[in-house]
Parts: sequence; structure tokens; C-alpha cells
Amino acid sequence: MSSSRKSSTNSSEDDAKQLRRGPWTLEEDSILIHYIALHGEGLWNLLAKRAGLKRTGKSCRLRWLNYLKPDIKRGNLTLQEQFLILELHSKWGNRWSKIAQHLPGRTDNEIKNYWRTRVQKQARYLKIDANSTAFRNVIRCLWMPRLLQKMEGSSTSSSIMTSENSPVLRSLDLTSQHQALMTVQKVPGQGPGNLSEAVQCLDQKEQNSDSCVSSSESMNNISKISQFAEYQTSPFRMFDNNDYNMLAMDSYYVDNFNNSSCYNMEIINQASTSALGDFAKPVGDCHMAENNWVNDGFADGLWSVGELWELRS
DNA sequence: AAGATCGTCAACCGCCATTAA
DNA sequence: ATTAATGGCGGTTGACGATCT
Repeated sequence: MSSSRKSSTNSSEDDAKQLRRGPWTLEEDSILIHYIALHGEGLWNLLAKRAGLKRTGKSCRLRWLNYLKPDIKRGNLTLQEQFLILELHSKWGNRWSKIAQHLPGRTDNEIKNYWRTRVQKQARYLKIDANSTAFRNVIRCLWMPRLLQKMEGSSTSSSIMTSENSPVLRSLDLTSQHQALMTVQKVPGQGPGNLSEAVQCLDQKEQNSDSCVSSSESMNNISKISQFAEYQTSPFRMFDNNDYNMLAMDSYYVDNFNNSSCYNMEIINQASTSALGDFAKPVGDCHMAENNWVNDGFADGLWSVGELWELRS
């Protein structure tokens, strides 16, 4: 090995030894901010050297883009932002950077974290692949309408997100779209619509059309959903009658998807069977799943049990 | 009160595409 | 045409605070 090469190797080793890793200190942040204020961003390796930061260029770039940049928005994602993430993810998949471009002030990292910690969690508890058609349908037919409903309820200026300008909701088949819309539609003089109203409207529509679903089946849907309403007060009540084959939430998905023409029923049935399979076990075996479905899913601002299933009025 | 577990999020890693030399 | 440097992206990890047992 030549001496020059040796020297070069030692030098890079020294550099590597000197490089700092882990959380950034206030001082480092300050140095980076001031340097960029004076010289602008870019050429990150050079920037790191000239600023005297013992960090890689990549690390500096990441710190700036994800944390220090002045227009970074901090705090919880708004309902509108959550809706947008769900919608854009359904279009583009894990293209976090592309999705982030449509949420000013939000970083791809933040969106990715949101997806992994909040959204994928639901998929795990349902034992559905988060990238599966079945889970996408859960998001489109339940989660997104629910967000719309909450947006409608919480703000008078949620104009950016209506079912009319939402491509994803528009892409739903008529029945599912109807269901989604009814869920969020206000009944004049009666405040926000609720799920039972939504289902009733759905039934009416089905009766008026040449739907193959009988009214008794529709009533069955309501009955099943009502059973889920019981579930809200006691996560384990569903299982009190040893009726382990019925979880209203899953039934709701399946029954409504059965009425739909655009879904791959095999996939959905597989998914729901899988989910049911777990729920169908004795309580002791599936404590975690139930507990988390209720507590986590409904507690994160998207699935508020009391608000979502306003069935026992 | 203390240890275990869980959830969040900042940071890192590795791969790929682009660009400049 | 080749190669090295750089930037960008998505996946993963690990620290840390919160909650549970």
C-alpha cells in the first residue's frame, strides 16, 4: 500500500471517527441555520465541512429539510391533512415525497411515520395486508367518509375536501359512494347524519333500484351494525353469546361490499375471514387485537367510538 | 414504585438516479 | 463511456416518553 493511499485512508478514517451521529444539539442546529441563512442550502457535503459541522452532508440535509426549515409545520396533522394522505396514498402508494408535496409544511418523513404508526396499525389488527385491496376499501368506505364527517362537523371551512372534489370518493361505485356520502351528509334540521341514517338511505336507494339485496337483508345490515353499537360499550359483549362468528364491523364491510360491483369479493372475504378468524377465537386468545382495535383505532382522532356509531339515539 | 411494554418520531441506512468531471 | 460525487427516496432503527401491569 502506497504511503499516499495509506495517508488518504487514515484521513477518511479520522473523518469517520470525528463524525457525530445521533440527535442534533442546539448548537449544531444554530450553526446549520446560520450557515444556510448566509450561503443558502445545497452542496451538503461542502456545507457540512465549511460550517464546521461534524456531520455528513446527508445528515445536514435531513436535519434541515425535516426539522429546521422555517416553513415546517409542527403539531398534529389536521383532519384535512389526514384525509389528503389517505387519498393520495390510495393513488400513489408509498410515494411519500410526492404526497408531501401536496401537504405544505409537512415532510415525507412525517407522513411516512403517520402512515406506519396510525394507518398500518389498523391493518395489522385486522390481519389485512396494508397494501391489499381489502384494506384500501376499508379506508375508502369507512375511514375517509368518517374523516369527511368529522371535518364537516368540526369546521365550516373544510371546503378543500368534499366528496365532489375527491377523486377517490368519486371513484367509489355508486353504492359505496352513496354510503360514504350518506355517512357525512347532514340531514337538514337534524344535525350531522349518522351511520344508521346512512344505511337507511342506502336501503332506500337499493329498494328503488333493481338491487339484488332484499330489504330484509338490508335490515339485517342495520341489525348487525346495531350489534356493533353494543360493542362500543363493551368490547367483549360481542362474544358474550358465544357468537364468535359475528363481528358487526366485519359484517358491515362484507355485506356492503357484497352489494358492490367494483370489489374483488374473494379478496375481501379472505380478508374478513382472516380478521374474523382471529376475533372468532375465545376472548383470551385475542385480547390484544380487540383491545387495540377499539382503544387505538378509535382513540387517535379518526375513530371516535361514541361519535362514529351514533346508533342508539 | 418499578419494570415491562407500547407508540412516536428523529435519524440513519442503503439503494437508485442524476450530474459533473 | 466511465466513474465518482451528490441528492433524493423509502425502509428501518433506536431513543425516549407515556402507559400499563
